[in-house]
Amino acid sequence: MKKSAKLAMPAPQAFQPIESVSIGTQLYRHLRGAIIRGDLHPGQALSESEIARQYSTSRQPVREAFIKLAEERLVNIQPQRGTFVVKISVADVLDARFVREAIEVAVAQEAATSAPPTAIKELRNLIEQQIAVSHGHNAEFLALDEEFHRTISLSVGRAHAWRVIEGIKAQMDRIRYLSLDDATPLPLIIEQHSRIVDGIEAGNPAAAAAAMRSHLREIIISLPDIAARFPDVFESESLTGAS
Amino acid sequence: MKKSAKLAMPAPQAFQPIESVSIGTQLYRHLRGAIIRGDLHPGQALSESEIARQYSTSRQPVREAFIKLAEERLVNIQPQRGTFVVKISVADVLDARFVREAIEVAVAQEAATSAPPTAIKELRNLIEQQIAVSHGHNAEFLALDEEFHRTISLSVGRAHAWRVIEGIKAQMDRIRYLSLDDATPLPLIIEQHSRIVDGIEAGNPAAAAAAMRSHLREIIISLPDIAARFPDVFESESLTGAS
DNA sequence: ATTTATACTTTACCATACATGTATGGTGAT
DNA sequence: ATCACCATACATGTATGGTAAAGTATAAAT
Repeated sequence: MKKSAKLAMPAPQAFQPIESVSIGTQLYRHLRGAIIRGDLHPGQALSESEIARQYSTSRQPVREAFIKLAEERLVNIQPQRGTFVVKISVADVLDARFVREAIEVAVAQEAATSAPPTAIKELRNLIEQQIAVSHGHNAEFLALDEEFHRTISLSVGRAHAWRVIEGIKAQMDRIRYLSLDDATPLPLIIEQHSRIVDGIEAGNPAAAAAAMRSHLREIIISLPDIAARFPDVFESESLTGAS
Repeated sequence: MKKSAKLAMPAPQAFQPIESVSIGTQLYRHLRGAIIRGDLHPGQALSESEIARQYSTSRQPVREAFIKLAEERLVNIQPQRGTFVVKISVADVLDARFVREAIEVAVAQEAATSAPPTAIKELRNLIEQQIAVSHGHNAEFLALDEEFHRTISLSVGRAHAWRVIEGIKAQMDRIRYLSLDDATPLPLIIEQHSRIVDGIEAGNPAAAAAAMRSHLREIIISLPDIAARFPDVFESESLTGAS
């Protein structure tokens, strides 16, 4: 009886199993956001017991969250010593940016030849929303910015590409949160977004690629200033090499 | 005074803290290799308790290994159900290959302009070794192949790029282990490697990029055949879309 | 014969206890 | 004043018991 009723449901594959997220995963997401936003300062020590007390849980879920964060290079687990929020390394960020550029430029090229019209409409829509919040609401803008880039990747079915970018973006976003106000002016970023969509819509891979490339190189400009202004947030960068 | 005496010590920066690897990490590495080599079959269920018994340890380290494997998309943890070795998805592999091509082509371009001569010598050396084992020893060849690609990335300081590639390679290597014998002939691969180094050594970014690109597209050719020959190893690939 | 209901098994998840390595302040001998 | 030594506190790593949920098999009922 109930089964036959269920079979009448509209889109079975759209069903999400409610996904009762485990405590460890919830903690992971929460801490990840806190680190990216800078609520947890680079270099700060994170204690399993301490976090467990704060969230009224046991050490085990905290431990699992730490492991995931360590995989993402957001914390550094030192056995029998402690777990610390990793400081930002200028060299690392530039290296990550290089990878991101390689991937997203390739995606933009592909989008110019095979992105569906609905995706272009969605991208234009996102740009409109970005304009709407471009006066002051920088946090909201960052979310729309992320959705913009994600939409491009998913529009050509590059889910894996987006997954990689997402991890890289985390490191780069930490810097953007450091200088929310005096970074690259939002109207300029929005203009760059428009040029990217222009290239995609025109079916011009070279133009789309060039627009994406110059867009992603913005951060290189502001990075040295930021590193100089927040010295305690960055790695000493002299004798590290590997870590 | 005494400080000057301490300054006479041999090489303080060469000190490595011995890195006593935890059981969980050891298990992760072991299981990872087993999955890539195909010793653990796609779809197979992995039980925390079972693995713990096999390796004479407790369930906790096993659990941590599972979490790391899940981050790498090598196993799929289903809460309250079980953990399974993920089947290979043709679409996923093609998506991952796309990302790898984007990164490694960019790296090859960069290497053509700024790789040190020592790196080129090292690459030539690796090719010689590959020739030496190209008759039969396919497992050894795979190791040398990995070292070849890693050397290129690290020669231009792209450690982050290599880290991303390493994760992608895992998925692609699973396929190579499926058809160790009748895959692309090793001499052909070695020839492609040579062309890549030729481009780098000549300082010709376009040539290096083109050589790398065609090299990384080899797998597309053999993939359909392999997928047809090992149907139980691959995802059904019809209604998945996301997972 | 088909369906419903119930008991049972297995699983990942969480909490707790214990083991082991590390940092640190104090103490006494030199 | 300096050093070795030790006690203490705290960090992560490991072991183990308990729990809720999902799957399965058996039995009852229609």
